[in-house]
Amino acid sequence: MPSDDLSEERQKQILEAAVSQFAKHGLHATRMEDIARESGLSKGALYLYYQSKDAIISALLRTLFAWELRGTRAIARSEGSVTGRLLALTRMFADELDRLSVAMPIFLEFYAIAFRQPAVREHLGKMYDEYRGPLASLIQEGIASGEFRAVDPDEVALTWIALLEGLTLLWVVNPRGIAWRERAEAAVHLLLDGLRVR
Amino acid sequence: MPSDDLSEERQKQILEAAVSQFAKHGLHATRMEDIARESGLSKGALYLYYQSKDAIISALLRTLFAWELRGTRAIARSEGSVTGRLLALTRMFADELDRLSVAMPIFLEFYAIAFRQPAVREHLGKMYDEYRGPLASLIQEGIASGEFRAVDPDEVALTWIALLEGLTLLWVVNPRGIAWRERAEAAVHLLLDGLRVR
Amino acid sequence: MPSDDLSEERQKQILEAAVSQFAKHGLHATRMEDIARESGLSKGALYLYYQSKDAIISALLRTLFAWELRGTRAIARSEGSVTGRLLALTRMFADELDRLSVAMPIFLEFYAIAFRQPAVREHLGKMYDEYRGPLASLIQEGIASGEFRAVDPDEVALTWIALLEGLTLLWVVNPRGIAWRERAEAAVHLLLDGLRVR
Amino acid sequence: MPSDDLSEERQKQILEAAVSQFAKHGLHATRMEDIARESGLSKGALYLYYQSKDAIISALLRTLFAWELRGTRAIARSEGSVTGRLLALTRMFADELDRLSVAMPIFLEFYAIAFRQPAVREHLGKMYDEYRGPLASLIQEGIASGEFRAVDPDEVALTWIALLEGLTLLWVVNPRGIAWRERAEAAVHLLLDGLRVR
DNA sequence: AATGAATGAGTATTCATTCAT
DNA sequence: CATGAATGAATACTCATTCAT
Repeated sequence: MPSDDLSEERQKQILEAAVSQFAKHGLHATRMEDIARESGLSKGALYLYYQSKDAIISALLRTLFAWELRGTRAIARSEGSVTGRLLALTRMFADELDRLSVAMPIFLEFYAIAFRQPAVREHLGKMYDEYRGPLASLIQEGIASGEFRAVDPDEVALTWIALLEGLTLLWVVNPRGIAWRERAEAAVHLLLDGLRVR
Repeated sequence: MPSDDLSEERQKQILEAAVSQFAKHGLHATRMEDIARESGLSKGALYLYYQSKDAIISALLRTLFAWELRGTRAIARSEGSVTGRLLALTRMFADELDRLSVAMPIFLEFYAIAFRQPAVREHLGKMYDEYRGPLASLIQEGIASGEFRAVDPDEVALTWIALLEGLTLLWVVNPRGIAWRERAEAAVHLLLDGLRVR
Repeated sequence: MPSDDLSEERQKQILEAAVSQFAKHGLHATRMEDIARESGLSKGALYLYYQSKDAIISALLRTLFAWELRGTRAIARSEGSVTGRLLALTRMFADELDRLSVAMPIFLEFYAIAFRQPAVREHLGKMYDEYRGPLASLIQEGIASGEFRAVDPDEVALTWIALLEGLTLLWVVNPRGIAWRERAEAAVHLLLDGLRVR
Repeated sequence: MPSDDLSEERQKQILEAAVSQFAKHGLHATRMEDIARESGLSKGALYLYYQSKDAIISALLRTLFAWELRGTRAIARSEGSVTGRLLALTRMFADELDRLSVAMPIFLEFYAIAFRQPAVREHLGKMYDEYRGPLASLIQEGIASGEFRAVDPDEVALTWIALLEGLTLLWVVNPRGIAWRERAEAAVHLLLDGLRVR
């Protein structure tokens, strides 16, 4: 087994090639050969760093969802009005989408896998909980400060996440027709309007 | 070539078997053999009614989304307050989900395919438009009747759809943790609160 | 899975092709493709009748050793002097060798496998016991009739088997140098000389 | 190219590792990696001392059978009754077996190879001749001294070798069931009984 | 001399599709 | 119309061998 430094570099190299190829052809239709070519390595080298194609998919599953999480907490904990911070989160989500847009079909296949494999489902479930927790706290903060009316913070957090995820789903079907950034901001404004104290 | 009546029956028979198997094992992992066994037909018979596995998938794509659409217009056009009708729609959506829940991973795989295949994407895009149109009209009606404040009806329709689709996505990841029906109603109420005239 | 009649025929067809190829190239160097070509079937057909290459090897293991056993009991139970029957058995063994000579290297590989795999070892061990039992009875009969002196029948049976097996091993190394039939008969005579009452 | 002294040491080191691994996993299933690990060398180093895996197998073939031969002549030429010397040889054979028992499956694979490769067969054939020669002389001596009756010395030598080789084969299949040393001695006694003058 | 990362030819196995019956 | 035995293209994975360091 190769040294740690090289290993890490190669794994990253392979994962990047895998994202690109999986996104283009799908999890199944992508051949190890495709990943090898894209990564600039040989087919054999892939197996020096990952035990199997499934291992690559698993690693990708973890990496991809970890990427998405970055920043959520930072913004949730930052200064300013809760409304402002929710909008900042929305914009951050938009930035992530720009960066991960190519990987979107991979996410969808992962969700399909999650539905069938309890282990994967568990994993994704936890990721969402990690979103939802800080988000609910943020809403709670808004209620405490008098910015929002007395709602169930957890309920709202779920709604917020569902809204953005759903919008992303619609964007996948019609990327040109839906200007995600603007639509998301508008939708979140609509939601915030319902939260505001009258 | 089989007669039309029998043909139609057999095609339905095959499609139902396909849904069940695709849902359980995924589009790719499902073998023609599986569909044959489930449908009670022989492997060869499958090819009498569909040219290929892809043809079955295509037919399913059309059928599945057509199923989902039933009822949307009926409710949109019915009597009562717009708010009431939106809630009725939400409940109808919940009923659909109950019926189609097993097929959920298939939808996800279809979305992934849509991202890659313009023809499929087009098809799905149109389906959503058919939701969105009547929905936007409904919102418009609500504004006209003074029930809602002056918002962009199309924007709200999109938000509503995104909300429910997103919630469905979260449900896929955590079917037991998320009571779709209750959560959806709560989320829609939140949205309606933001629409109401103050 | 194909019907029983056809299945049996195909399995035999495959096994015969496998013997021929395994003998020629060895267990490992023989490719499924080789067996397919030799049997006149396609590569895929092989898998209709056997789960894997290993399954073919296992089936062969059982078949090959079963072939070798046929007749042993019949002769052991027949009429005549014990000495005569032991010589008849030796000749039968020689006939078997003629028939199975091509498969000899396969036997050797099987023995090597047996040494490492308890299950295979067990199987072969039982086969030998099935030889040894009737043989020991035969010797016992010879002692009872006064033909042989009082020896341990089981010991002698083992010696007899070892003698013929060992001769076969030497024949494998030098098939032209060793006229198995004559050598075996001479060797058995030597052994019988030691058993005779003085 | 390594210096001669080191080279010889390394080659021995590699060969010992190879015996151990080949015996455990078989000629084919043993990977160069296994031999490298077992020998404490690197995979690359193996190729400094042997051209290929086949070269290691060839070297082993020569070494292993050479080991087995040691002592045969010495005992054959020593003092004492011929019967006593034959029994001593049997015991020496037993000692060898103890030492080489782990390598037994390798021998079997070598025999299988011998059947297919004339060069290997030739080599093994000569080894056996080197046993058989001194052994036949020994028998001849016994006849001359009046210990044995007038038999074909060569025939008896072959029988003796076959007996011990055959017993070894049976031991491979059932190492615990067959106490080689005792069984061999008994079998040889049986044979000697047939040789003795009446 | 020695290393071990990299290579890529080689192979068992699967499964959509065909077609003789 | 229906069957299911047969086909063979396609692909993940292994491992002997090489070679830059």
